[in-house]
Amino acid sequence: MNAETGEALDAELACPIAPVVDIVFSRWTTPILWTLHEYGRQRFVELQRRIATITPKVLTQRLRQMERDGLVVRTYHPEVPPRVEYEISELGGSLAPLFAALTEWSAENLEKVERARSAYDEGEG
Amino acid sequence: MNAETGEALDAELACPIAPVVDIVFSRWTTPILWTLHEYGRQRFVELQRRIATITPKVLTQRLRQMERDGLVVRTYHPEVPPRVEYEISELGGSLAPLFAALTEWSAENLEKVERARSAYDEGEG
DNA sequence: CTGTATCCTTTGTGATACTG
DNA sequence: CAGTATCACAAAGGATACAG
Repeated sequence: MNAETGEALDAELACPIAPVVDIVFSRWTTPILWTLHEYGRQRFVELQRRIATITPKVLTQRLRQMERDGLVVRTYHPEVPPRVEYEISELGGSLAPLFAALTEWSAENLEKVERARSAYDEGEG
Repeated sequence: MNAETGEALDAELACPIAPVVDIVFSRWTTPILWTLHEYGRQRFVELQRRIATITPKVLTQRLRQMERDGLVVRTYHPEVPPRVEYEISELGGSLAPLFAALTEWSAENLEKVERARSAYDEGEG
């Protein structure tokens, strides 16, 4: 947010859910949350394997952000070699109904979007 | 999606709602949908004024994408000067319960995120 | 294993000016 | 009014290599 320009404020005025969208639907956050939800508490390398196209750099960045936002919990085990586990926090878990609603909307309407696109593109050509 | 690398496929496997997130929660789409929902059918310049920080270029880009996805309807009135009106489609309107759920989650949990951030940043300093 | 560091490319976005 | 065209820039993301 910028106090000079008030950009974030403007975005919030135009759309009250803008802050939540920033937190929950940033790129890579939903795949990470989903994977943690599907497979439970797991290590860094497991996440990396399951989200095949993510790089360690980006995975670290997103996990840090989500940890800071209180959505995931990071547990460091000081062993050799080091072991780190990630899991969904209670706050993160409270998003489950939301994700379920998104899944349902997707099941009912994703195909309509596809058809709309085809129709639109046909009108173009 | 890239057939060679299968990147989109990977993202979908890791997270079934990835396609919906792309469609609905791209940048600027929620403010635009929200404004259309709040003020109803309106002209290009009205949208531009209500979402103060958006530029005409970006507004056009987003509106075109949402029109192609079937979320909004564009009506062109061939007058002088030209008049164009945008409104939410039936498909776009079907997102309303989702947005309501997001609003509710925000009301209940946004503050928790703020507190988690403060706690995290304190531990850093 | 769990990341960091570096470099590089791409994408998104903004500023500005202009057209029918 | 409703955009389009062009330039420019910053940030996000990917590739790769390396460290504790």
